[in-house]
Amino acid sequence: MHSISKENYLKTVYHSAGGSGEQVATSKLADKLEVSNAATSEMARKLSDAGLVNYARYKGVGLTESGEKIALQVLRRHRLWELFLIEILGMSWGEVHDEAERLEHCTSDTLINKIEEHLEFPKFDPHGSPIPDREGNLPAMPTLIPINQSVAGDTYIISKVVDQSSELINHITSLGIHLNSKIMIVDKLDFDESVRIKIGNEVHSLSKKVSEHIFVSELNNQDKI
Amino acid sequence: MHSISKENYLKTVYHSAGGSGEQVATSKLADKLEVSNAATSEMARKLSDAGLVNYARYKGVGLTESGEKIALQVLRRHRLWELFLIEILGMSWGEVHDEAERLEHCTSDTLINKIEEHLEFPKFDPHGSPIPDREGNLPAMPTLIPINQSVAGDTYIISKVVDQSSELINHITSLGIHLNSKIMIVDKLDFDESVRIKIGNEVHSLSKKVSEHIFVSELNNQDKI
DNA sequence: AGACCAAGTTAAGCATCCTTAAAAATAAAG
DNA sequence: CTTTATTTTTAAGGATGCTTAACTTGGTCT
Repeated sequence: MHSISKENYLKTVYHSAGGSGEQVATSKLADKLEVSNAATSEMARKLSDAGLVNYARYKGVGLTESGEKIALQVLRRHRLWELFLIEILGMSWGEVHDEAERLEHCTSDTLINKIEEHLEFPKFDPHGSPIPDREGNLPAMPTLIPINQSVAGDTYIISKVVDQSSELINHITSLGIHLNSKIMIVDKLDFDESVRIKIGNEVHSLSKKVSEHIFVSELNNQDKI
Repeated sequence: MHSISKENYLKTVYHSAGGSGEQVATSKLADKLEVSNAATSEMARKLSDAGLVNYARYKGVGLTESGEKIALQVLRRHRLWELFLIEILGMSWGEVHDEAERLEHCTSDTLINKIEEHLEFPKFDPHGSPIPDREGNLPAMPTLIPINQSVAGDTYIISKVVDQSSELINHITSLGIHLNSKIMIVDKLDFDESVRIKIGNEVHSLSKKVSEHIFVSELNNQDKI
C-alpha cells in the first residue's frame, strides 16, 4: 500500500484535474494540501519515478493510468465510508468528512468490500457523488434536474440535495424525503410555484425555494442506490 | 493525538506488563513490536520525556497514569472495532485483528462511541477480552480457566481465546468452536495431556498446546458475550 | 575480586515528509 | 527583445522512526 501522503497527493491531483487527465500546477496542489510548494515539487518527482504521474519540470503533473487507479480506490474508500458512517452509524453530514479522510487510508480491500456489500452496493455517496466500483469504474451519472423542473405525473428518485444547511435537511427529512426515496409528482401549483409530491402514501407540498435545492433523476436512469 | 508508533508502544507495554504496573524490558518490546532493541531504547526515552512511561536506563519501562490512559483508549478502539467487524460486517476471526490494528489509530472518540452505541455497549470483545469504557474503566471479568484445567464431565462456555494467530483460530473454528459455544468435557487423556470435548453432538480432541490457549467459564458464571 | 557474556544503550546513518531560503525557469511588460 | 515579476525547483536542514555497529552496564561464574 502507498503512504498516506502519496494517496492524498494522487487524490488531490484527481480532483484538481477535473476528471480528464489535464496537468495540474504543483502550486495548486500545495494550496489544496496546505503544504509548501517545495513539498509538492519533491513529491511530484517521487510519484513520477514511481510511474504514478506524468511530470515535467515547470509543466505540472497529471495522473498516469496506474496513478488514476489508485486515486479512484482512495475515492471509493472515502465515499463508501462517508455513506456508511451516515447510514449505518447515524453520524451527521458535518462529522463524516474528516473521519472518512482518515479511514480511507487504513482500510483493506476486504473491509471496504464488506462495507459496500452491507450498504447493498450503492452507486452514489451522501452528496450524490459517484462511487467507483471494485475495478475503479465510475457509475453513469443520472441526469439530475431540480425537482421544480420535473413533470407532473412522473416518478423520480431523490438523487442529490444541495445546500447542506441543517435547517433544509431537517425539514425535508421530517417529510420522509431521503436520498434515493422514490417520489411521484402530484402536481405543480402555478400561483406560488410550489410542487406537491407523493412519498409512499403521503402527499407533501414543497415551496419553490425548497424544490430548487432538491435534485431528482428519472426512475429508469437509476438502477439502485 | 499521538503517533501510531507511540500508541503501539504504549499498547505493547500495557500487554507485556500484564495489567499491573510492572517494568517491561525494552528487549521484550522489541521482540513484540518486531523492531530493533535500539528503536525501543530510543522510544523509551521519548515516551519518558512525554511523561507516558517511567523509564530508567537498564531498568525497563512501565506505564505512568497518563500512559495507561492512552493504552486503554487504544485497547478500547481495537476491541470495539474487532467486535464491530465480526458482528456487523460479518468478517471472520482471522481477518479482523490486522484490520483493527490499523483502524485503532485513526478513529475519533465520536466514531468509536457511535460504534459502541451501535453494538449496545458490549463488555467483551470477540476473544473475550474486556472493553474499556469511555473513562478507561475495565468491566469485571468472569473467572476463566484454561480448558486443560477443566473437570471431565462438566459443561462450560468458551469465553476467551488467547494468541490470535490465524492458524490457531482457523483450526478451532473448523472444529465448530466459537466464542460462547457450550462444550462438555468428555475426558482428559494422561499420556499426551489432550482433552476431548463435545460440541453439539460432535466430539473433538484438543492437543495440550491448543487446550492451553482456550479459556472457558462455568456455565452459570457468564452474563453476555 | 576479576573476567566474561548477554542485555541494553548510544552513535551514525537512512527514508519519508515536511520546512525556509536561494536559485532557476517561465511569463509578462515595457 | 530585454528587464522584471512570478512561478517553480533545488538545496539545506529538521522531526520521526527505523537500521546496523560499536560500546556500556549488570550480573554471573570461578
